[in-house]
Amino acid sequence: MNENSSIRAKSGTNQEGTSAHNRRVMIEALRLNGALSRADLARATQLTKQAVSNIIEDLERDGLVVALDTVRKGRGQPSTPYRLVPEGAFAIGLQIDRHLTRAVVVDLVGSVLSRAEANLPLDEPSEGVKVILSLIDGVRRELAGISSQSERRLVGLGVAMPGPFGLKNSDDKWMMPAWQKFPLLETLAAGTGLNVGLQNDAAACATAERIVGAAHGVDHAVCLYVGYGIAAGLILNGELYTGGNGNAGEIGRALLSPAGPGSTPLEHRASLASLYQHLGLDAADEHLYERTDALALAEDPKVMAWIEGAAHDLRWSVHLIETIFDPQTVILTSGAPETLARRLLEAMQPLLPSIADRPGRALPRLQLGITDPWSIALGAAAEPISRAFDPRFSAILKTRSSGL
Amino acid sequence: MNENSSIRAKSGTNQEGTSAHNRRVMIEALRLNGALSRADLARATQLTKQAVSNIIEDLERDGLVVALDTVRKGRGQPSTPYRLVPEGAFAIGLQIDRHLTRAVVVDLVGSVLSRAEANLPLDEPSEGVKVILSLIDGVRRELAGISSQSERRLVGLGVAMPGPFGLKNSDDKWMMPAWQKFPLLETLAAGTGLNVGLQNDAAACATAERIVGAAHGVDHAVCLYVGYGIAAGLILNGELYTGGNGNAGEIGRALLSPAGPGSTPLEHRASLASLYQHLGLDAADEHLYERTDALALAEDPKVMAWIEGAAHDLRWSVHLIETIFDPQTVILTSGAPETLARRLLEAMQPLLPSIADRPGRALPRLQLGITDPWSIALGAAAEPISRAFDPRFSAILKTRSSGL
DNA sequence: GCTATTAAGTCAATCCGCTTGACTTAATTA
DNA sequence: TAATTAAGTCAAGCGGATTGACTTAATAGC
Repeated sequence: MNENSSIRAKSGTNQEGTSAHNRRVMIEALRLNGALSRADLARATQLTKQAVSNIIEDLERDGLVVALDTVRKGRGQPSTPYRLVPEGAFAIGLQIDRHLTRAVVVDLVGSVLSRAEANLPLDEPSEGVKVILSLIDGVRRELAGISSQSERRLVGLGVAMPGPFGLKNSDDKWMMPAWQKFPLLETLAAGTGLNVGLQNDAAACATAERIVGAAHGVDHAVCLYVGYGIAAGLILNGELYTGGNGNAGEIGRALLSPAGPGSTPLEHRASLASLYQHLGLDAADEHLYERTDALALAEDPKVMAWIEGAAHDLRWSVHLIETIFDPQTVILTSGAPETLARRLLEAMQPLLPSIADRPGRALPRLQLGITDPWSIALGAAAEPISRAFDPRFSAILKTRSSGL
Repeated sequence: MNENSSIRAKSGTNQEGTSAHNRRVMIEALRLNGALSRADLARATQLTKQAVSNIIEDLERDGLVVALDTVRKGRGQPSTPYRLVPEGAFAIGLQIDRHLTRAVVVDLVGSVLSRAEANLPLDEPSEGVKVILSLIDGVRRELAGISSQSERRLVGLGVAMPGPFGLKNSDDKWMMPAWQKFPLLETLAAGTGLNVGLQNDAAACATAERIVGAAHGVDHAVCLYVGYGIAAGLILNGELYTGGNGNAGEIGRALLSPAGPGSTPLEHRASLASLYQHLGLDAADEHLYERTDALALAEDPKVMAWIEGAAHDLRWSVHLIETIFDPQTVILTSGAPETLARRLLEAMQPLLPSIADRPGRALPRLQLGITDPWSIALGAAAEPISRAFDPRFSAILKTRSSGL
């Protein structure tokens, strides 16, 4: 810990890194293509048949892939396709959102195996953590009933919370200031014995879209999440981008005009918080979701007016996102009922002209993502799975052993 | 080329990939830290002393690094620091900008060894290419006079042009429609025998800042380039981000209000084109740079008025960039004279509040970058160097041999 | 001034994981 | 039935990082 620690350099790699990468590449290929033979994998990954055979053998022994029936397709020896074994790995996802917390267990392919939710005290994290830990304990026990190897195959705990993180103290109680200060990750790591990772809720949404939704296999996508606040989850070069301090995509506080500090932030116009305020609903109301759904279904004039206003600004947000990121698609997701989200999407049409408005697009400029309110918990759970099994630069590097 | 070609998968890797990565890591470490001993490198890269020794020996034999005098620092055997050899590699950079083209030669550490410029016919690429090829030939011959091994050590040709690329046909002759259609890269590759890469001018600016400027060693930076148009070069996770279609950061056409198609794009207010129009100057004027410089120095009221307006919108652009990317710093660069750029930077203060406005920042929120008009050509030249020597995910993967 | 200690760097053997090329197996085509 | 084609295995080889003992050369402490 002397002057040497100031040397800045990337980590090197070795055969272990090579092997780890190749295993991940196999898993991703199977995830994206369903089932592939060893020969298919060899062609797709540029590796030799023999290398693939060895790796597949390993993965099969580890219970991550399994052979299907051989298939004959023309001349030559029939091939043996392999597919992922869903119960090869599990992860727990936790959504913490003001008055509410949800926990889910997902498997290697992103199926939800167990779910639970509970109320949360907004201002008392030390109490809340007890609720959370018992929630996690519940789904974990349920998982143990499903798979005898569940504990060994549990790769981690992913947490999703509203961002942005690390701001100067906010006086807005809906920003969960008490939770921002609480050493949540450490407490959960100690309480569960699992690796714990944190994302903001838009990032979790994007992760969910990537594993089972519209961003599956898409390398450049932006996921616009209209929840209590509003934020964007960024998938760039096939990986989640979180910025220099983990707050990339937190566009809720983006000002809507150059006029300066006095002008309106996006979240005052296009967020469920703004909708609730517009409707005079209490954000702590237990039946908020149902009430909103009913109003949207009934085409309540106040709701329709809010949709018009929000769509006006969101249309422009999509324009800016397209202009800045040049993504293959933008995905609109929401914690709101599907009716409302769909109306919002429709009200955003026609989109503003932008560089994305080109002929021969493979994907729509804007599409509706998962509207299931559990999708954030799902995305939270998908993060440890992705961290453990998706090919990524950092997975190749040698790990820094001791404490930084 | 049957159904197999539709399998989507990342490429695997092998020992060659490992070795290539480790070499690049060494080079980057030396670039960022100046001079390091083998033991330093071993600690910094997590590799063993022996592995580092072998790699350094290789690099020394290849003429990329050289040993310095041993230094004694406390107990133990004195260490032998190594540094990069500037003349270990060269690259040519080419800037194509409407009436003008510039070529430079840079070495491994980003020093400019040779430069040349020429006028270009705006609408006749087939004529223009002749000018460009002779320009390249000139600097290349000059380089041959500097280094006897120049040809062997020439890693590529980087081209920078105003973007965005691949738009529907534009009728604006300043968008260089004839050049957009011309098969420039193929022609240059054939005419020079070099590997050719293309960036837009803002990306080139960012690349220049990364190799010798304010973004040196910074992993998350956005480079705002005010040239004839305006665009942003994005450095995310230590690499240039170009988006799904290579047009990320092309914010010139971003609309400044949600009002829709009728509203003003950013480049109509904050670009040198808008300045020239405001001043009634002809963009084709040969002495544009000097005239602008003189007006800025004299604090010409029209220039000051433009600065006020542009700064008003740029201040907001920085706010949006910070909100969306959460970068460590934003760098303002410009093709304009330094006086003007500096005035613009000053007029942008105070910056709008944003998530970047936090205590304990290591870097300023906004800083002035290189204002040398040659910086784009420099960035263009730095790209092949970076591609050849910087650690990156793609450098580890096995290369797809045959033509996709 | 001698010795112990510390750190840089080398040597030689080993290990790990991909590659190579020949071979086996099992299907279709002619 | 023979030729062809493709999947997959076998066994040796190879490249590059690792390991642990060793050498070298300095300082610190007695």
